[in-house]
Amino acid sequence: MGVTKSDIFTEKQNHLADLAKVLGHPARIAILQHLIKVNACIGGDLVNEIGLAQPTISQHLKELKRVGIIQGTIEGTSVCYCIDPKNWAAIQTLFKTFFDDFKPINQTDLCC
Amino acid sequence: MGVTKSDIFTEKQNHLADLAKVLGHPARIAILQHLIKVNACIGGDLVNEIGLAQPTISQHLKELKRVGIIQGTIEGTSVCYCIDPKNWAAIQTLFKTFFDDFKPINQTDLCC
DNA sequence: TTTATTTATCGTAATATTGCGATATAAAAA
DNA sequence: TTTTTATATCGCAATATTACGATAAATAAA
Repeated sequence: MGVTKSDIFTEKQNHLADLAKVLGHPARIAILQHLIKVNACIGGDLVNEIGLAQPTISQHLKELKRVGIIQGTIEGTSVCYCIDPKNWAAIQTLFKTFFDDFKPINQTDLCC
Repeated sequence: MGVTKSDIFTEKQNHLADLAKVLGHPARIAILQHLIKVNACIGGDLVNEIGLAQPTISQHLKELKRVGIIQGTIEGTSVCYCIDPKNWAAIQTLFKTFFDDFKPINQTDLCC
């Protein structure tokens, strides 16, 4: 059906999956990495940097804003985008906690 | 078009996005968390645990195996699944490196 | 006021994902 | 050998995602 059965999972599972899904596109990774590199820039700079059409970049920026990993402030006719430091740290912690949960045991083969 | 233009991004960007995309579904998060909890189990256990049909779970397991985050070993008529410790650590490092790349500067508002 | 600049939204086409019933496959058990 | 058990694959329907041209909206510049 193409529709995820989110009701059978916990809030935390759905949230982490949602965040991962937003990171699951190279254009959005590239946008975040460029924002990290230059601290902040306007949307048009990202269009030039990434090499996708303006509506496409706008759509990706919307997704990144939706989960709060970036913020945009209106500067006259353009919008200045940057990482949201607080939310970045929170998301980083969520992923860290997820990965740290696995502690490999001293065994050649875990599987059965 | 629904087709990602992966040729305009770097190998690393595509790889990280691919990994994030695989983590971007709550069923796959739930599968990984259950494997962490019980160390190893057969596919049927995951079908009972997660609450999706067997073919659906099989498909999710295939994706997780594709990126190497889990491994499956045949045990008679069933397959025993577990986290792949080495690849888990490698993927964990990739995400850590990505998140650590952002160092917030001492400023109330980063944006322009 | 008119024009340029910048971003967001709409509409649409192409492709991908999700989920599952039916069925194939393969090994164990009877 | 037949049956049972467990998993994978096929095929399909429903929905989601990606990309972009056209256009709207809103402010700045001329």
